[in-house]
Amino acid sequence: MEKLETAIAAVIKKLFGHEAVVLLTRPDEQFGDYATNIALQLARPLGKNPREIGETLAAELRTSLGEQVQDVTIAGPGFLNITLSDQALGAMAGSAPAFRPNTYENQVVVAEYSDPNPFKVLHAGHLYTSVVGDALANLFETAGGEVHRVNFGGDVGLHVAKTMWAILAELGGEQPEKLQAVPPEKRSEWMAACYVRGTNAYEEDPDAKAKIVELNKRVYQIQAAGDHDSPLAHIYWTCRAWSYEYFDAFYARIGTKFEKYYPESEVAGLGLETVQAQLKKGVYEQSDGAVVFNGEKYGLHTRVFINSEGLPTYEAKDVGLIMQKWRDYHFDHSVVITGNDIVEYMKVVLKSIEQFEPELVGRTTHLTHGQVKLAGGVKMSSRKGNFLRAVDVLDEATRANHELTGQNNEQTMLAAVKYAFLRQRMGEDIIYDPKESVSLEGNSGPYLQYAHARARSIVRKSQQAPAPLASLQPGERSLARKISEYPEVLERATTAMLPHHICTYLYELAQTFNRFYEHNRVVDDPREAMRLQLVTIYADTLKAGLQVLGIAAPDQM
RNA sequence: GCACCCGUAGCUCAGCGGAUUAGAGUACUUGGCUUCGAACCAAGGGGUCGCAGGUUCGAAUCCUGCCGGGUGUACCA
Repeated sequence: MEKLETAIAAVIKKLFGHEAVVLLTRPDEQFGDYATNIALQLARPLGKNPREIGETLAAELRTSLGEQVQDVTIAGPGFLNITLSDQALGAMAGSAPAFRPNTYENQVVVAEYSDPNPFKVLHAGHLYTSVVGDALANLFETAGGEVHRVNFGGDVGLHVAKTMWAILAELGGEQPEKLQAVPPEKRSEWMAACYVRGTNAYEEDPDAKAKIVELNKRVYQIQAAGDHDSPLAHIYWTCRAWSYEYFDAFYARIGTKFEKYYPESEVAGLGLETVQAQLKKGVYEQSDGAVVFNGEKYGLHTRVFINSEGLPTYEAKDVGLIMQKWRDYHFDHSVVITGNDIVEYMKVVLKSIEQFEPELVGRTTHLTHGQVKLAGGVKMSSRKGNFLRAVDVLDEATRANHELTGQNNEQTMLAAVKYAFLRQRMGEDIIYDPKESVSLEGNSGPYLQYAHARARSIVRKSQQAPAPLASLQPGERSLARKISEYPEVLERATTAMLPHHICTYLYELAQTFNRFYEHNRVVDDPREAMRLQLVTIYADTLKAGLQVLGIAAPDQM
């Protein structure tokens, strides 16, 4: 495609002596394989009728592009529609499945996503952000990047103290040995229940609130002193470990894996140090007893990094996290994937770091997605009881899958859930309707898996050796044409960091195949060998695309 | 108040490097399995692209204003 674009630009230069940037698009199939409105754009600078320019250009292109082009036509006000020769199209389609962009070749990329807090439950939002983050990390990896997946979470703080308070109440005091009474498979549930109990107590019971505040300080001390021996420390470390086990199990189930967790406790110190050091250099300033960054100077808002008690706020911890990642990886790109509720917050944090580590910030991208909301715009709230856990979404999809097929296919269930989240453009809120959001038919993950399994089934049945694509019939040509678009789509999704482009494309690809399937026999057809090749590269392309999305493409389902 | 994001079929969403007749899915109404997997395919109805201006030969797409919704906005995370 780029070759064609430069070839056309060269022809324009030769014919009209004008430097032009030619952009080819993929028009409706009826118009051709590529289209450009360059003649329309040239009309003004050249002072000519666009159709006239188009005619001249088309005539020249027909001869100069030679064998690879079958036809160049003019339509409407002056669109140039280009149809490739079957050979050229076939060659493009053949190389499509193995295509990899080189955007991140030889580059170190750190992808941080998911970011759940220990001592709490994973909710639907974590599922969404994990799925999207994983797909983005795959995208960087596919484009040649050396990708490091990392995860950040608060293993200290008020939420921990709330849970710890309830844990102590459950255990009847600081008695770590009683933790053994909690069966391993119930641990995460038990802790989640403790968090709810602690949160309620914090709000309703002043006495409990005081104890939780006290407990919060003690947990900080355990961390600061490296205490692993006291009964309370024993309970804390054990339950903290349970949380990470629970996270790991969940990530394993949805098929993503982190090479490193950055617990808040491990970066808070560096954050505090950094902010204090930069306070002396005037990046941060004192204000009402707190240390703040005056974002107003940069059109942002002011935020507190160290509160008046001298404790680091989330801002300082984020400084620590960002600095620690920088030390650990010295990355070419750092991508942080979070919800869009913290965009302004992150701008302030990054702007402050930019004052002393401009290179780091220049290599950092904060990507945001929307929130997962319940149908009808209902906000999720644990207290109102309309809270959706990550497993609830998975369970619901499992149920729907079972209802439709009578089977419990984990791969299909995950395909449904992941695709439902990925197919939407990142950035806007996701409306989750427990009843029908995760669809298994139509534009859905299972549709793609089915369209893949069907193709593999054909390939299994054929005895012939595949033959190269040539002199294509309409149905064959449509499929080859669609396959040939894959590299462009992957490239676009990578540079824009928008995985949904792949979803849109794969659905169209599968749809094109299903139409082909409806009207064209493969096995025992005179054109079997060539069609076999077509079906194979189609299935390979679909599989490659699904792989980038983190969706399995089983040969049978 | 200010800042950022968003308003496209009943519902959920693509399209927004401006352009050839606004597209899917779902739901609804129909038709198609003695032939490679019907989680499929085909047909139909359904849209003043929030509103009003502007730029342009041409705007869902770019600019401005307004209306509506969301989020953020100093010691929470």
